[in-house]
Amino acid sequence: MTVKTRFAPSPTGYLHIGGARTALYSWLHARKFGGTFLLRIEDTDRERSTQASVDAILEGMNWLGLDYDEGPIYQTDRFERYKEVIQQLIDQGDAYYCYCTHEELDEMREQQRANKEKPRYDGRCRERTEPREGVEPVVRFRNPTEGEVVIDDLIKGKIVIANKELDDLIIARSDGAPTYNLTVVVDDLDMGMTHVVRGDDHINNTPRQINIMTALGAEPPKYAHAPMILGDDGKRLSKRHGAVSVMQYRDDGFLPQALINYLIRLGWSHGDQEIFSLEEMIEFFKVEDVNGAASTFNSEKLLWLNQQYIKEMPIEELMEHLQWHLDNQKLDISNGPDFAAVINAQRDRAKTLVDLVSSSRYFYEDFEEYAEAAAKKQFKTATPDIMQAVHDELETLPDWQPEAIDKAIKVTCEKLELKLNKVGPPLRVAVTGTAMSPSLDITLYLVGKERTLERLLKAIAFNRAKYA
RNA sequence: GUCCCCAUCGUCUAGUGGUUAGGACACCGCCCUUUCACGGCGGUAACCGGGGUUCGAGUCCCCGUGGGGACGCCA
Repeated sequence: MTVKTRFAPSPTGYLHIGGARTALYSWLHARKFGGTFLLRIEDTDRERSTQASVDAILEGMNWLGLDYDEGPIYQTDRFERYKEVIQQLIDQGDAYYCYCTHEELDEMREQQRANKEKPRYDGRCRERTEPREGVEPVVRFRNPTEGEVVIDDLIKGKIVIANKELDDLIIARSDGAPTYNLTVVVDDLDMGMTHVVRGDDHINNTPRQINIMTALGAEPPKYAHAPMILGDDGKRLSKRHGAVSVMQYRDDGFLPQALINYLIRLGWSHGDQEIFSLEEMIEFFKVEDVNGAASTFNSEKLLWLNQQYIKEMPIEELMEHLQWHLDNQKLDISNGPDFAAVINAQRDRAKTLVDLVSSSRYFYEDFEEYAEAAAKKQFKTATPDIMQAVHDELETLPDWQPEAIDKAIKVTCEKLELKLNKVGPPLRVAVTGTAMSPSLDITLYLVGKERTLERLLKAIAFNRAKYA
């Protein structure tokens, strides 16, 4: 049987890190076996579902490169089918109308809590034959009261839940709209899912869903419940922990490959390997190897991975990702050195794409001020004379090439009888405005002769004024 | 509260009865170095507790403890 998996988010927000990871696992499982990956939008809660959320989720999937073969399928387009199944369950006696009011249910739960019991529907409408006037009924599934449900979870192993722990869940609201546990069952069956990979917050729903499938005479798919991702306070990852939207990571300068790589290694491993190409992920990933324990999100490691990818990625590909940040930071690279050359010089020292762009600004634009700490540390009384000497030496260069620039700087040092560390650092601040840059010869070469000389004169004037 | 899941360095993990308990991030040294990085070398650091089973337990079982999840006319 061909493998078929799905990702089934409810469009009530953006695609978050946890969802992205289960989507990745599900996608990987399908890709590994040459199967089908389907995207289903679980929008039966019309109150909370929005088109904006659907768009955000699609954007996130697209950015991560998680492509789907079928869908997006919207559950709201399938209400007729759900109604058919609900009717079938009623007809065969596996579901019934319940006329309990919210007040009655609240009271019942309160009572149960007071008795230190698990709040659950007590089945009081199970044998009711007459409607209750003025109450639009819901439909409940008649869950078995005895026996147990066994899940052979691919990640968690064998899970056994007694039917007496379960109650008769609502499968249709009083307005006739189907609920989650019914729609999931119908869709997973109709769409031929072979494997359901989802968050382990759904473990408790699984026995209910299996019971409905059994009532429908169907064979349940295989389940793989992936653990949650926790924030650094040990609590489930949420907005409190900073960036949780996948797109926020794009905005913050992360490469999708780095995020994917981080996500796959969070809760899964292949020996000591840390960095995986997509091909390797598909080859090595086994859903059975996913760790059953929840793991804590660690942004330091993500940053490290991002740096590795920035460093190693083919330059053309890196440039494509950089374009968005160029636009976002409004850096115009038309008036200056070849951007690829700048990036090649800079990429070893950047942890994010945002850094990479912002730290490359001085190659294209003149700066108004020197970085305060750098100027304070490097600009001394002798600076104007030193800068003047460097300027004069550089000015004579017929050939503005790194080797020649390097030589000119060293010649200046000899003339002034100064060590390189007395000349280099202030020179860097004068030309870049900051204390960090690639090596000076490359930096000056890329900044260009005209700009370099101008900036040196500017630094001389600045320091003369300062020490006058 | 009830049910379910989980438990190796601070974090992500390797480990499938016999290991000096390995790797990665972070951290700390040293080296490289005109800056910041990259890189290289080295270091600190872990089997939640208690009972079993066994010649032998991080590994198997039980009980605690701790953490997470679920308990909706949400998904």
